[in-house]
Amino acid sequence: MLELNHNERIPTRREQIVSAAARLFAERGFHGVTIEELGTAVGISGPGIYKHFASKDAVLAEMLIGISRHLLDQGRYEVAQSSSPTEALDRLLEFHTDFAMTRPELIRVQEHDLANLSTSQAHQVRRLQRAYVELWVGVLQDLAPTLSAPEARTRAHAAFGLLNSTPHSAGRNESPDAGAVLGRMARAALEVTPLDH
Amino acid sequence: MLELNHNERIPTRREQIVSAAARLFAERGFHGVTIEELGTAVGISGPGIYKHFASKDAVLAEMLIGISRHLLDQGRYEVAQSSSPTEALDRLLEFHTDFAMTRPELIRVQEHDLANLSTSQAHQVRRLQRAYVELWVGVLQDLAPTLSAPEARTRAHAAFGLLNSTPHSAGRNESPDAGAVLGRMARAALEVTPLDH
DNA sequence: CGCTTAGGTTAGCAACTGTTAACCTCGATG
DNA sequence: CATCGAGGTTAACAGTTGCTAACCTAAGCG
Repeated sequence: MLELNHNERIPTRREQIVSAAARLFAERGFHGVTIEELGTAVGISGPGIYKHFASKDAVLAEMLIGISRHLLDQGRYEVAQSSSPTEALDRLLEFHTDFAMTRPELIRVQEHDLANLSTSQAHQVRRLQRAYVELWVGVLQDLAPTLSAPEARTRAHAAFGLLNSTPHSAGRNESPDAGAVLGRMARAALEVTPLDH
Repeated sequence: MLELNHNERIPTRREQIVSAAARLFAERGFHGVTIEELGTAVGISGPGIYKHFASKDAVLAEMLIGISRHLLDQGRYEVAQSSSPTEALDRLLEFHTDFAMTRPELIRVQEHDLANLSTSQAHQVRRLQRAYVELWVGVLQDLAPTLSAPEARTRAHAAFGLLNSTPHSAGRNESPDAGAVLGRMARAALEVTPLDH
């Protein structure tokens, strides 16, 4: 489970480490951050990390699996709470937009450092990600029955790319309502009529 | 200038190195690739790289500066060849889509490894990138005069995110006409009516 | 009160990696 | 034809980094 620090519950050391690692990995990449820096970032020094994680890779694994599991779980919940495909897409869009705008570091790390996972862990993350994509594909096909599954997949990925663009455009001279703008753009992009192949 | 290997001209060693580095950096990140691997990838071994580049960072610098300069130059050319804002946007969309679909490794590296450049080189790349964004911003504002510059910027970044989504969705079960789909989606997303702030 | 143990500390090793040095070779060239 | 430089080779070094070992300490607890 992903700890989003919602409640004012004081986070465990493990959680602090993952959180700091997300910020650092997003800035400099997995290999660009040393265990020493990671320790310092949470107020302990260097090898103290190994009291909480078996290895540096284990920190990354926990983070990436946590992110993709959170997206899938919450995405499923949003769809389940909906009473129509239109509402389902609305909720998915709002949820994903909110996540991307709230935790851009997590988006960056997931886009970036999947390659630094062991093959079995990478496989696990990819399975979760694929399930999340298929969740969107299902909703898109409910909404437009003539839409082929491959095109729906391309569309879902395109929507993620669009919504996940905030981490890249970290600059200050951007729209204050970026979230609303992105939501409207994504909806318009997804509502384009299908190609007939 | 970026060598896109258009003509059947046999590429320089330098060009081979940058090209191989693009592929490797895209897969494993800058720090995830050793000089030894890079040498092997072009058929020479290890430190032979230093006959062509002063350092590992220099390879990355040449690549990233080349990419962003190419985007800016060609983007300007496309706009200059256009006789209307509509045509300008069309040409920009097609050019960018084509680039993203043809050279996904370059997209990945530019998104990923800008942080591994020296500050002055990073500054240079960012300046070129900003100019490219402003090129799009100008076209978008010509097309919709009520559009504020910040919102136009957000839109341009969103369009890039959408068009650049192919490198992330490398999977095989995607639309065969992905380029056309992405182009249509981007156009629809950009044509959404502006928010009034 | 004494024992355990979770969670720190520092010292240090072993492996890796960017870079340099010293040397070789061979095609072009004056 | 002698020379020279471009482009390659291998050996080796110095710095870094993930991780382990050995040790400390204080809070919880039977």
